[in-house]
Formats: sequence, C-alpha cells, structure tokens
Amino acid sequence: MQFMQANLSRPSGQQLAAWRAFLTAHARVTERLEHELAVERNLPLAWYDVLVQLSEAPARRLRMHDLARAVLLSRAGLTRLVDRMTTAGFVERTPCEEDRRGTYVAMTDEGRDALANAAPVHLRGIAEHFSGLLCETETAALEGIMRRIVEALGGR
Amino acid sequence: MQFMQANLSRPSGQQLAAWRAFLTAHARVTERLEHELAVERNLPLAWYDVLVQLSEAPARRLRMHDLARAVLLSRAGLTRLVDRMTTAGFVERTPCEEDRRGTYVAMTDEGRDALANAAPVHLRGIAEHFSGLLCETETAALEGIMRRIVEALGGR
DNA sequence: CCTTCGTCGTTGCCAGTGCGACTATCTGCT
DNA sequence: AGCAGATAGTCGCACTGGCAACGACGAAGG
Repeated sequence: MQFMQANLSRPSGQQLAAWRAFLTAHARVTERLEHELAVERNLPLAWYDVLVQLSEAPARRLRMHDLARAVLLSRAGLTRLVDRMTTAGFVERTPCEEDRRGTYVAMTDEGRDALANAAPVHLRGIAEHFSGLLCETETAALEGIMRRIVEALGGR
Repeated sequence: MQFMQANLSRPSGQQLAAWRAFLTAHARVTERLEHELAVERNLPLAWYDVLVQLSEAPARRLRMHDLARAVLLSRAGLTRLVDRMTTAGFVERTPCEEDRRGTYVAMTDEGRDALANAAPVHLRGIAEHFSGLLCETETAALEGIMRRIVEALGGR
C-alpha cells in the first residue's frame, strides 16, 4: 500500500506531461476562441457565457447567485459584468418577488439576437479547434474523465 | 461530404457536453491548486510557473520573451510579474551580452528554495485532483488528445 | 414579537493583465 | 556606411476580477 500512497502524492513524468498538455491546450484554445469572438462579433467570451446560461434557464432569467456559479465568477465580479451588459442592453435586472433580497437577471430580445449572431462563430470555433479533432470514442472518454475530475472535487 | 462539413462546423450535443466538462474541470482544478498553494505556501501559481520554467532552463535563466511564452503571459504582463518576483528576491535580471536589447531572468538561490518548498504541495495537488483519477491508459490517451489540439493551433 | 444568524447583491479598494506607444537595439538591403 | 523595418523590453492607461465590508432581507429559536 505504501507505493500506492507514493503514486497518489507524486505524479510520474508521464502524468505530469499529461497535466501540462492539458493546461496548454486549455489556454491556447480558449485564447483562440475568445479572440475569434472578439474580432468577428465584438463580444467578450464572458458575455457569451452569460447569454448562453440565461437562454437555457427557465423564463430566460436567473438569480445573480446562480448565474455567478454557472459562469465561474464571484458575485462581486458578476455585479459589474451585469452592469456592463445592462448598459449594452443585452440583459435587465428584475426584482425578485419571492425573496426581496434577490435580483433576477433576464435576457432581453437584443441579448437574444446577440447570442444568435455570435453562436455560429463560437460553435464553429469549438468544432474546428476542439471537437473536430476527436473521434467519437475519444469524445466520450474525455467527457467521462472530465466529469470524474469535477465530481472528485465535490462537483457543486 | 456535405455532412462532414456540417459535422466540422457544428458540434453535436455529445461534443458540446465534452467541451463544457473540459472547461469546468480546468476551472475547478486550477482554482483548487491555486488556492492550496496560496494557503499552504503563500505562493501564487504564476510565480510557481515562472520558477519551474527557470529551473528547467539552461543556466537557470531565460529571456523575457521566451519566459513570457512559456508561462502564457504577454510581455507586458511578465515585466510586472518579474518586477514583483525580483522584489521578493526569487529572480534577478541580468543584461544579455549577445543582444543588448535583451534581458535574462535568472532564478536566485532563494527562488530555488521557494520552488523546492512549494513543489510537494503542488505535485500532491496534481496527483490528488487530476492524475490520481486517471488510469495509465487514460493518461496516455489524454496527453495525446491535448497535444493534438495544441499542434492543430500551430503549437508554437 | 424580536433577536440572532445566515444569505443576497452592491460597493470601495487594490492586485494583476493586455494594448498601444515608446526607446533602444538588431538585421537586411542598397 | 546608412537607412528602413523588425524585435526586445518597459511604461501609462484602462479594464477586469477578488476580498472585505455593508445594508437589506429571510429563517429559526426563544
């Protein structure tokens, strides 16, 4: 059992190489996707993420707290992001009747249009730089691995 | 051939799920590793990265430009990062004799100690939250996939 | 009822980063 | 040699994000 312990606490060279490749791939792909979206549609990736989350939510709206978790941002960061997107007319704040501390963020029609406009660019990018490089088996395997990693951290 | 085109430009549901899992896993794991390093060794992950790159470089030093690429940072960003690390005593700047525009960043003994001190924490984290969750086959497959992705982007 | 504690969203402050402009230097062409 | 263009690193500026503190509100217990 001792060597199991050792294996658990010290990645091998092969494991380290996989970790580094993982980091590099993520950095390069997201950088590229961000860049494509900025150049072709003048839309930051974070804005796109918010719009996607809202478009999938019931009644196209979410509480600040839930939205913050969905887009991997602190509540403080989201406050400012929603400020900017409100100014741009893509979302709007609605008071929450059930819980008067809360605020809903709802997607406007303009936001819907912006998302519809940007989605082809982004999806094409994902296909071109990520999913198009994987066969079906690899895609399934990768998803399984990634889910396992998230769940091991207590995937809330 | 037309459907091939379609498959290339529009990820399927399964492919999108894999992409999202990939994003979430990366965000959660790096957040966790960053946190562990900050709490246990009071060292930002970016600093650790710089020290690792330098420790692997010949003569434990690198040009600003090369270091910037290695740690995925703009040259401007690196200037400031190296400033801070110089103040902390972990690295030092040396003029470059062959090319007098250039600057070498070299790791100090203190930087070496800091790296040696932090490495166990970070490596344990990688093992615990990443590589320990993958069998040998998966590790190899994952590395292959990630390398392919990087190379497809023109892996400089 | 009312106190205590937790939660929600916002704000002030500060750290970190990219972009563009700038200076110094190198390289290639004439 | 001399000049144009490329490249290295730095700096001012603006932007984004997190942390801690805050006021408003809800929930649980006396």
